[in-house]
Amino acid sequence: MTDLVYRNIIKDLKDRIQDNEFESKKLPDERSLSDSYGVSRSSIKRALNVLANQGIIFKKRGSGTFINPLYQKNQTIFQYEGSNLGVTDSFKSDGKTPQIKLLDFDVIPATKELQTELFLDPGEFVYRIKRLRSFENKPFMIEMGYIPIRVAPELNQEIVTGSIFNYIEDAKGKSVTKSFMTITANPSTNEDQKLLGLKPVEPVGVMEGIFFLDDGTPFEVSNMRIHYQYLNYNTFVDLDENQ
Amino acid sequence: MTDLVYRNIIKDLKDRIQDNEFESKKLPDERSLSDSYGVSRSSIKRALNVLANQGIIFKKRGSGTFINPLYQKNQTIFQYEGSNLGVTDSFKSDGKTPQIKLLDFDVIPATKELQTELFLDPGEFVYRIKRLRSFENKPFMIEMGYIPIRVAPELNQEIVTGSIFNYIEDAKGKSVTKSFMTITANPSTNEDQKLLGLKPVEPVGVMEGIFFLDDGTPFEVSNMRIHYQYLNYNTFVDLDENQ
DNA sequence: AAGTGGTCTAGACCACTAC
DNA sequence: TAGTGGTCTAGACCACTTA
Repeated sequence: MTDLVYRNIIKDLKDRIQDNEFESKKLPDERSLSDSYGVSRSSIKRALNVLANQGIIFKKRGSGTFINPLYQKNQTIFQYEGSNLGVTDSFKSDGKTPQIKLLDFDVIPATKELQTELFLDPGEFVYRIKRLRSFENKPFMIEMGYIPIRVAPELNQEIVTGSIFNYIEDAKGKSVTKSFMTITANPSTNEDQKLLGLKPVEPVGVMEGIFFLDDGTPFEVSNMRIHYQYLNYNTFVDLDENQ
Repeated sequence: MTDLVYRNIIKDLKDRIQDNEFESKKLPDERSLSDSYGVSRSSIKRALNVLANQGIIFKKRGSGTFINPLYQKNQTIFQYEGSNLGVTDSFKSDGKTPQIKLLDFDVIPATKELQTELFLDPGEFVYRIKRLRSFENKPFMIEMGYIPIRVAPELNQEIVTGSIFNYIEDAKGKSVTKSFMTITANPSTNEDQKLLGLKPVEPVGVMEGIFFLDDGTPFEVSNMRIHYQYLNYNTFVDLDENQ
């Protein structure tokens, strides 16, 4: 349990919403919450903003703060999978961990494009890691990752056969919390068809992403070719940049 | 120009970053910015948080605030198209507006699924709007939209042949600012191939979304089948819910 | 007019980084 | 030790909604 005020309030309010404590679908007003939790109104606002950004509540000036009816009614709609960065973690929530088969592992000079994306100097080297991910023995993703040797010189075959993100968190105390991703669809190549068990007419989804450490260092560029039946990217967009 | 302090600071800092004013890639510290703008440190923090959420800067406690090198180096990487909700607006930024061909327009009883997604009572009706979107005379998207007659009873053929989102904004003063979207890839159907000019082996990207008005009312459920060469969904994910 | 969320201030104290 | 961002408070005033 963290000792941050606003995080505790987020957690508590989520629980109370789950438990259907607010039958009217309306939360107490901010000043009341401030009193009952014994914290400032600013801290309440901060917690409510996080919940609003997650699509759990919405606020209406002059009226109050309301629970998004869809959040309780159809929880599956709000799984918010866009908030899972790593592949391993996205699936582990089902209780099972995906398998990894290492197809290729070597070191190459960074291309111009990689230099730009990973903020490298000319002449720097990167690990090139090609992996096949399976889930319950069904291959679903071919993943080509590029990691600068500078940010993780100690990588070896054993490490890259597991979750690299988890290794970084455990071994170096840094975590991967940000990513920039592009999603497209493409006809499958011969290799896709062979490795993922696709028919020629069946496509792949392609996700390309740059992953950042929490200190902003670009950590990995990844190209993922995904069996079309397994690509399901969910995302919640809120244009209000008001926080 | 808005008169909100933090929005003006966001805008100004963005301009200054664009103009390469901070050559060191480091912004002044928050207390200095507070002095030079003549506003409180809280307002500075708020502005910086928005910029950080957009991936433009990153903050490092104890060290300072830095410009994300990728933001200046490769602007195209940061187009952040995930922040454009409507199809019309996503393309209008190129100076041209996409064309719309109305394929179908009628009223049907809401299915069970639509009842759930649009928070409707049994027996309610929805508009069913099927449209083909083109850009520079090339069709790129088949769009099937469902809008409850309750939230926009006055829709007619003329309105739905244009941008529905823009109509809602202009006519009703409400805006569509939130959406929940799912992205998948699929083999193309015969109809896809015919309408979008695809070969049988070429796929479509499928985006399904629920769009909300700013007051939280679910406004539209939309199913978009997109020519694979035109689907390019960019998104920035930040797991820190700290704002 | 009363209630509610939004914006903004001034300042205290903490946690981490760099020297 | 000095500097920097993070958290939190108490309170003022504004804007919108509802009655």
